[in-house]
Amino acid sequence: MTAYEKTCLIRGDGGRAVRAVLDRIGDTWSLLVVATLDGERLRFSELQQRVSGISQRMLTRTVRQLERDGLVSRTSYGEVPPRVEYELTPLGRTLLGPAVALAEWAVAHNRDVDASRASYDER
Amino acid sequence: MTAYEKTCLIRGDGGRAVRAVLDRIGDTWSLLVVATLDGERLRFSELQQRVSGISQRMLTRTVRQLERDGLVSRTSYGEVPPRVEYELTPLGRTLLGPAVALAEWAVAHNRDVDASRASYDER
DNA sequence: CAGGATCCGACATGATACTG
DNA sequence: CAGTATCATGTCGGATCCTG
Repeated sequence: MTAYEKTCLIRGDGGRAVRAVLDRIGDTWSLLVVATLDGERLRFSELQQRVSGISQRMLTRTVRQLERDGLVSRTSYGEVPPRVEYELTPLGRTLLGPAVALAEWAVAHNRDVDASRASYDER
Repeated sequence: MTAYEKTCLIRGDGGRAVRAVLDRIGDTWSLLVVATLDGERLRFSELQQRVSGISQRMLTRTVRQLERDGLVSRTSYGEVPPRVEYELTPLGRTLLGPAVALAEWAVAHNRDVDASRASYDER
């Protein structure tokens, strides 16, 4: 792929496509929730336990948005006490590829970035 | 790659690696600026023209952070009027791979997401 | 158990005006 | 030209309390 093709792909339509995707999964929790649901069907409380540090409010908001975007499906059983389970949709699973690519970049290069920051901040 | 390996990669260390990356490029402009600099060395004003809609202030902040993170290099020629050029560093270029993967996902699936949103919002 | 409602502080972004 | 300074606004995320 040429540089021109890449830049067109990312910047296409004024960058609207990429911005749309980042608006969806660029927040603090969405990608972590999606990754956590990979291959598993989890209840709300289980999800909260596995995504360490997420508040109840943010988990609620995150799964709502993921559900709205069609990446996660929500199943509520009409029981008392309530039981609600979440899982990835087929569409949600397709996101794992790019997400893994990003994660691989992170683990491969975060040290370089941190080093660069440190040397920049010295000045 | 198994689901377990993926989830570990993304969620590893409490998701710190992915969060770090998203903190850097998950904002509105960083990824667009990086993509715009792909294969080109541009002056501040050229960059602002090509990244449509970015304000002067946000471009300044964005390139500063990208420079600090070692993804972009800044060259200031001591002239009057000032001339400053930006280009990707080798590290910055490595980000283009994951970025393209994300962009491809976006153009491939944004319609599905929009459709899901529309049907969700009907209710 | 799975949330909804409310309040709050921090930060991201933008508009505008100014400067070396 | 390439910024900096200041002000305003909106959103993100957390803490806390309440409920069917």
